[in-house]
Amino acid sequence: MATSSTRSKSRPDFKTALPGLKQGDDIETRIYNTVFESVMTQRLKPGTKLPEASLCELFDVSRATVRKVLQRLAHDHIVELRINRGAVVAAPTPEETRQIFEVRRQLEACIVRLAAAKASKADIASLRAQLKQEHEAMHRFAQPEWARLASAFHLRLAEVADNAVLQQYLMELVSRCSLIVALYEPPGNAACEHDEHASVVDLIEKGDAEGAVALMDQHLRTLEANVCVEHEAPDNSLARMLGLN
Amino acid sequence: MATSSTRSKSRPDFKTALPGLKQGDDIETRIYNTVFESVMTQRLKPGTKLPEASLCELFDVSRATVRKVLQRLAHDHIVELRINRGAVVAAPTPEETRQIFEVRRQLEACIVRLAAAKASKADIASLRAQLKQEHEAMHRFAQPEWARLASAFHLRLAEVADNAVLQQYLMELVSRCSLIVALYEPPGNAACEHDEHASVVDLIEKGDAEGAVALMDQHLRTLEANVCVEHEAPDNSLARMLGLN
DNA sequence: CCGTCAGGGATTGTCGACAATCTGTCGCGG
DNA sequence: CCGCGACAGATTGTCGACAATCCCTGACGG
Repeated sequence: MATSSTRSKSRPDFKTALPGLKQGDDIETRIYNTVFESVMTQRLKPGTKLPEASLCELFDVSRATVRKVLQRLAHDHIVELRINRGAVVAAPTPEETRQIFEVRRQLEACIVRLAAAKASKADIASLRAQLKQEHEAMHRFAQPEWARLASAFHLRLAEVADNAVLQQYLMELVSRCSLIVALYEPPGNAACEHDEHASVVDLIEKGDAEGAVALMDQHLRTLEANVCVEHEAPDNSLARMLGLN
Repeated sequence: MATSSTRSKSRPDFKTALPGLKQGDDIETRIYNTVFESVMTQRLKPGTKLPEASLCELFDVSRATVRKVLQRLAHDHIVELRINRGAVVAAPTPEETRQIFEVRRQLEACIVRLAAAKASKADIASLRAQLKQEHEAMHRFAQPEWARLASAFHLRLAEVADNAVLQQYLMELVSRCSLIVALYEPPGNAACEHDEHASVVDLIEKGDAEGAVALMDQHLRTLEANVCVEHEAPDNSLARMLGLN
């Protein structure tokens, strides 16, 4: 039987979703980024299986390398890794979504307080530069491109807070939030309002830390509310709701 | 050639530090826990090299398995994994220590607030049970045993906060703090004052969330201060201070 | 005598192959 | 006609071996 033909017909689902294969970094990072961006841009939908063998021939590496990358992705909650059953693109449940956003709100509140306490003039200027870049990108690029830039502001703010551990945690949370937003937001809906970002910087500059905290909190609640309107939609989450993940 | 005899003579440094080899869980978890506990009980000192081959013959598994465990340990910042140079037990710098404790204070403050808001009578009772167990263990067991129980209270509190993501982050931070405490605390110094734990529960029960937050914050600052008094001590951190990790 | 550089040994990164497990299909019996 | 059990294909977990890299030692030249 011509298994290859049937395979290429029965599952073009994720192979066609992996683009570019940009080169420059080491192979591991390249695979990681490719899968990551494919998930973020919704080319890879939640629940999609990621067989090791296919990734091997796609990137021309051994399974050992692929497995290492899949472990990193699983660590960052981009994919789910079930023993003896392979890796699938993560599909956060509504409850997980709630928890992730809750933690992110709490953490960003801490970040804003620390940033407000430590921010120098150079930091403020750096944030403003980030805002400008973000503003320009909004008009120039498509959704995936400026979605990354919008979250870059949050990461930049964590950088100002001057705490690498906090920064890393926020990076993880931003990734998971972006994943959720990408999953539950079919059209090119607005991810982050740049106006609110600008206001946060203004408040930090004025020294109104708690005001900035409150605004950031509301900013994130708005983001969460936008993804909550459409939930329950994807068919494969049905099995999940039956309790047998 | 009798490589085993020469090897066991030239480096008893970390092999003799790995005890028990308790069985029951899968092999991966067993290796992870053994190394983890050995680090926590200071049998494995920071900077100690962990060659893959040695771990292989110790646990009678292939290098693939060992590598997977080492990656998990590196992910949790228990060991440091440098490319082409192997794994060594992590040795947090003073600056890292400061950042880790800072994040933990912030996160535990969030946890206390959430726990205070969500705590039911059953939760309070559960925390009290934890306290009692901790109190008993203090008189019965040695340092490593009740050090784990003391941190168990913090984890229990995170459980009450009812947020798995937050709980996981706290677990990581508690591990890293325990690592630091183990590294920079030669004698059996007090890790967690159980009285303060009890007071935190009391304040939560009374509904005084901010009071509990303040107490917890002070509790953690005390813990950090205890490890800060003796720093710079270990000889191998000298090489680190010269810039060539 | 000290700094530099080449060689040997050891350790890690990568790869291909085998064994174990799971998924989907087919046949049988009720 | 439907449910149950066995078989085949596919996929993952584990292992041993080879190649690449690094560290340490020792010799050479200044």
